[in-house]
Amino acid sequence: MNLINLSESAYLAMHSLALIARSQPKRLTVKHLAEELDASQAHLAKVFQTLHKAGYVESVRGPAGGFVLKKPADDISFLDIYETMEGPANMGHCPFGKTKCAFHNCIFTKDIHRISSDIYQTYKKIKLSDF
Amino acid sequence: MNLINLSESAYLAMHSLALIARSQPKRLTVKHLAEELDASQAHLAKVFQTLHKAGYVESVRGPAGGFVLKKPADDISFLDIYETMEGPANMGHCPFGKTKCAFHNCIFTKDIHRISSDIYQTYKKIKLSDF
DNA sequence: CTTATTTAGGCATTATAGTACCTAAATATA
DNA sequence: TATATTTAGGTACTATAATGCCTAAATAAG
Repeated sequence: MNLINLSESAYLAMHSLALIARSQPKRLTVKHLAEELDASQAHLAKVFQTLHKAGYVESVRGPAGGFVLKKPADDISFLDIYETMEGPANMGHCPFGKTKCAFHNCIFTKDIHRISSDIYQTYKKIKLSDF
Repeated sequence: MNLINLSESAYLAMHSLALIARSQPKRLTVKHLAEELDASQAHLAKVFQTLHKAGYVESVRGPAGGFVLKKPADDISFLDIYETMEGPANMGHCPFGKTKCAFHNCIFTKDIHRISSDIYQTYKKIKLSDF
């Protein structure tokens, strides 16, 4: 079991966009990306539907089509991609979503919050252009 | 979406054991714990089956029964409980379980590994007796 | 105009975690 | 001994995320 919460979708999204960013011209098809990342084409297609809706890529249909980056690579952080794929990052409060705790000063709170903040800042710092 | 991977089961396990540890005598029923933690009795019972198999508690059936801690509270870390409930913590390697990466020096590796180690050490440091 | 390529999107399937239920076994108490 | 309490463990149900499949729409190229 992973200590951190990271889905295949987030992995595919980040790596695909990085591959597009460093390609010339900056446009790649889902088929090509699926082969390069050794991933399911169907799943990757779904990921790109989400990325498209979120405005990170422009789509070009037909032969010689594919997906194009819509923003500069250093304007896109992994945090952006993560939240696009997995939903908003849940910081603060009880990591278990409890409103009331049987423990006055639940020992989890402080540590978990520190770790969450660390992850948040790290994801924010990682830019597409770093790849 | 939580940045960290933590299930309700791990929450219930850790908090229940802490409640038993600070009770006098050190024995509580599932029914009592479920009320105190405002949790599902059925779910908590399942959690205790796992804890029992793993050797953390002794069971006492019948009236005035319940579960008793089998080890000293400062010998039980949250890491122990976490791994009992969720399976072994997956450190090192690619956080996505990939064996080959399209990127020579995947930028994730270093950061993710640092964070995972941090979480691991933190869970290890948190003892039942700290509550 | 026809064909091949490629994205769009809905729907179906699968996997997994979480939750609930039911019966058996044990045991203290009356 | 009878009864109520409580754990044991199997099974089944539910929710959700992950994944896969199929058809439609768009478009470049011949």
